[in-house]
Amino acid sequence: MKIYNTLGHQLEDLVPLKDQSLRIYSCGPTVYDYIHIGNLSSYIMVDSLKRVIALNDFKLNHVMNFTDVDDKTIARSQQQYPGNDSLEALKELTQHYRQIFLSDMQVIGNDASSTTYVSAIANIPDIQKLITQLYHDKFAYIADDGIYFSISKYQESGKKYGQLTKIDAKNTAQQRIQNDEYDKDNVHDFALWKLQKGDEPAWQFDLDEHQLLGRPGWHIECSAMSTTNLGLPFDIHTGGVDLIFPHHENEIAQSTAGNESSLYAKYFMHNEHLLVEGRKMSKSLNNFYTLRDIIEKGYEPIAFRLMVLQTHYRKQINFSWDNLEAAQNRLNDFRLIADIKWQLINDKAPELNFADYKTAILKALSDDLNTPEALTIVSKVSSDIIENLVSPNQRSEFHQFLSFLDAGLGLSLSNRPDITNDQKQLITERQTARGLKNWDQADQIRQQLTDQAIELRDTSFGAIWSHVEPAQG
RNA sequence: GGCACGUUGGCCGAGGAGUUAGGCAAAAGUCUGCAAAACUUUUUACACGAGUGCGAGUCUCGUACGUGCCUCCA
Repeated sequence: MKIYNTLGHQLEDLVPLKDQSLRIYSCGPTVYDYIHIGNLSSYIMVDSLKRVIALNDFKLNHVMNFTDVDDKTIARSQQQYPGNDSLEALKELTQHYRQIFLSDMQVIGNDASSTTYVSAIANIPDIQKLITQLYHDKFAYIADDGIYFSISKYQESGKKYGQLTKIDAKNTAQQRIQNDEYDKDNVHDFALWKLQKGDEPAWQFDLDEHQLLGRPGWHIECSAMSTTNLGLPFDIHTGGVDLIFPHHENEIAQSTAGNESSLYAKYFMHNEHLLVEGRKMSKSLNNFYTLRDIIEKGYEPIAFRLMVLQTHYRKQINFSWDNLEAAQNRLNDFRLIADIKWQLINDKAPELNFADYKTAILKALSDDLNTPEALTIVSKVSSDIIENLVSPNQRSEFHQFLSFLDAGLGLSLSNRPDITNDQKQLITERQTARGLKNWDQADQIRQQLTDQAIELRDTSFGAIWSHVEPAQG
């Protein structure tokens, strides 16, 4: 299995650091609002990664964090719960959006159950421990408004700041230097701990003789939670491309300062952003969507998943309603095929080589998650099946194939139910009516089934049914 | 200004030197009790300019454009 490693900017074989087990850390959502479809695409990538890893017989341990202590969650919690204790308000707000996030994961087809979720609020002692260590090792210093990480000290220790990107003072935006009013040694130095301002939620932090009531910075949260849960170094770190700098760069620095090795995570995987009609999603452009908008327009979350999988994760996806419509249609076609597993009525159907298809799909997925290629193969199989159905001899192979597709792509094709005996009876009655050329009765029965969300099409092998999805808006 | 990734037919998108995916949409036709499906057709597209090659969407260089990052962001 190969993946593209941002560390080194090349495709690499995926080889676990130890045993056959992969430890993965994903930067999760900031839980202050509904997540948007761009966030979702990012988590679909992580989910695909986990699926492919499992299909390649690796074990895995996946940790994802909720960013629950940051400017946005604090601001929103105070706005939403004015007058409450600020920490209670923060917990209330973030808990609320955590639940919504988990439910979004589920409807989008992401397997959230195999993930360990962590959050800053619950891990303040670990975060403080790491800061204390950095401070004692002289990689951190106390300034007017908090504790900062010293990049120059890190560099003096012989380590490179900028393992993922080329960083130097020249490529710092002019604006940043002008706006930099903080008491920092170096413009790139970043906060590990921020002293309390106003009535922000704050935690007591006794660092040697200093009493530093405050809260952690964003970067240190991830550094502390990843390594306490997965150890150091761990295997794979994931996130959107926007996190490469400074977030992941800073995590590397914090986690490796003072260590012999500068290895934090062996592989970094970053997904490209989702664009809307070719432009960045933003509230001011009025092109900012959440899963709720998709559902309201009558599309299924799983169709959005298919749309995301149709594009390679390292390419920008262009979201548009037309594309989503196309994906929804393609999904409906796949489902048509899936429903055929209950009606293998053509015993002359040519043998399909499911083993070869599986091999080809797994190969595509194992090549840096080439989901578009895998879907192409699925479409090929579909067109074979639509033509001649599947021979009853291949019943179990076909069922296994559908399960395999679900394991790899998560499109829920294998768990579609059979129709009821009454419905089967109706189909038989209709066939009898058709035999007698009693078209009125035949059409009436078809209408009856249509009302029960079952669609019929007459083929040379007989009537084939399929479950119809909810009407589109 | 620095760094990075892109630019493929009506739309979306793989492919990464020779054979030329796939999906979606539209139109016409074949088939059909109706409906649907399927099939056929709608003259093979790769930003532009150079270069290397017997041969270039595919490699090199340049140009243009797009998108992102450069203190928050998936």
